[in-house]
Amino acid sequence: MAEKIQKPRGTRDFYPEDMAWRRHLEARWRAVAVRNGFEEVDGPIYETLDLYKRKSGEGIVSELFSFRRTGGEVDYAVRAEFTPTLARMVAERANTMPKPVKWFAMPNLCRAEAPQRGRLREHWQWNVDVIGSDSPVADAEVIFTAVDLLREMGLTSQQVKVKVSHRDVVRRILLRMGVAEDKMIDAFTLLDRRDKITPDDFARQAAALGLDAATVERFNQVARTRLRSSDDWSRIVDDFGIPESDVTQLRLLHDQFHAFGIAEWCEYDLGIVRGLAYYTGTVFEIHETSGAERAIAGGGRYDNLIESFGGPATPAVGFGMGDVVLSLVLEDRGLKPTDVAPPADVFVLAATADAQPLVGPITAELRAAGLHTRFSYKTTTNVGKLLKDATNCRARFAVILDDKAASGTVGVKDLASGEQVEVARDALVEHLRDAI
RNA sequence: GUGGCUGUAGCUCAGUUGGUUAGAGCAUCGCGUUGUGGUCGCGAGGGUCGGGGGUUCGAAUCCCCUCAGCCACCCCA
Repeated sequence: MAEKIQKPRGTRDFYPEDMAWRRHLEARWRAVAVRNGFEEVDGPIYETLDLYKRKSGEGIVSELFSFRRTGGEVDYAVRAEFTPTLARMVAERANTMPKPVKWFAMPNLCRAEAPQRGRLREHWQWNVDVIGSDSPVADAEVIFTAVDLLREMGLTSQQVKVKVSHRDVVRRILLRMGVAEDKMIDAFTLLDRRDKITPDDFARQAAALGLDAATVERFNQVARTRLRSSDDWSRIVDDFGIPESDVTQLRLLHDQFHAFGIAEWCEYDLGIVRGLAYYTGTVFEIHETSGAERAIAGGGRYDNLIESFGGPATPAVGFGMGDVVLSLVLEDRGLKPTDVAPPADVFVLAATADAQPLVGPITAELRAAGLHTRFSYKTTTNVGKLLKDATNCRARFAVILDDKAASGTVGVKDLASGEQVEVARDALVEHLRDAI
């Protein structure tokens, strides 16, 4: 007997029920993106390794599945994120497209990290980007699109929150506290890790940024500043003693959230900075409020990235939402449907042995008419068992063939209501089309 | 990549201090009954006990290695 080979670590097989769910989710992603005015794009599942090095430096390489073709001289890597591909595509056509460009994609992405709950080595990610506008309207529109999807899936503003910050606003606050410009990246990293290290370590590392004891405490205050969107955002101005002009960008964002009607889904959290170095302005993460799962989505503004890929200076903002965490959250909340496979329209069955030869021809006729039609391979004429099979494939109607079929009529049973009528076989297709 | 926990049928789990041929419920499939989604009866398939090696007369059980999952770290697309 041949040795069994396991699937690669951290990957998934999609059996029919899993595949049905994936297709269902993808259909929702696509429908929401389209109604928000985005167009679908995709790129290759691998790129040259240089593309990823250019954006993230050598550090990213250890997380990539990279390879070289046998006998080849070029290093490639399976895509671990879509943004570099997007930037490359935009750079190539930047001058020929009306701005802003609004694109979405649903790529599968791979990364070579230790898998655990909510983090696998391959996942599908919904990417939504507005390219070519520096307006806060664009920031708000992509966040609106994310919220639109969450709402579509049945989640509420009580269950999930968009945590929003703005790197430039945080930078200004930290500058006034005395953090040197060349320590800003370190300061962001520390903000990002605020909840993962002890208060002592936090204070020690904050001090290492050149802050005195009193300022370290205020730095900590920044890290933990959270405002409900309904609160007065200008509290930040008072708390940190900074001029109102320093928070202008956050305030403009705040106005747009109200304009888009998503203010109740949003809250401000200055500790959110996102790990990626290329974010320049707005940054946000979407979390469920129970804290049980990882971030559902993350994104922000990356105004310098397109240019770094050889395109013209082009502002952009977008986010990625993975299928893994979203599915877990929906499951946690009892919002993940289990019956999303395509239901049958009709189930054809024979109640008598004499009628069995008619199952094939009638099935073929219905299928040719475009109806999703099923029948049983079982030889039984036990109507009860066959109706159970019909129910299992969620058929809307059962066509029941018995002795009357010889005289030209068949039974059509509505499986939801239980009502059954006799229909002339000649009129069967028309009858079912009208009913469905 | 590092450390900890876990691994028996598709699912949920039994399995005595190491002792015959590893069990149950549910699910699946088949047969029968009542002929319209139900009920009941009978039966079957399905496990090299995650994999490999070792100790032993004998291993699901003890030891080592390995793989996978989960948790934490790292990282966060």
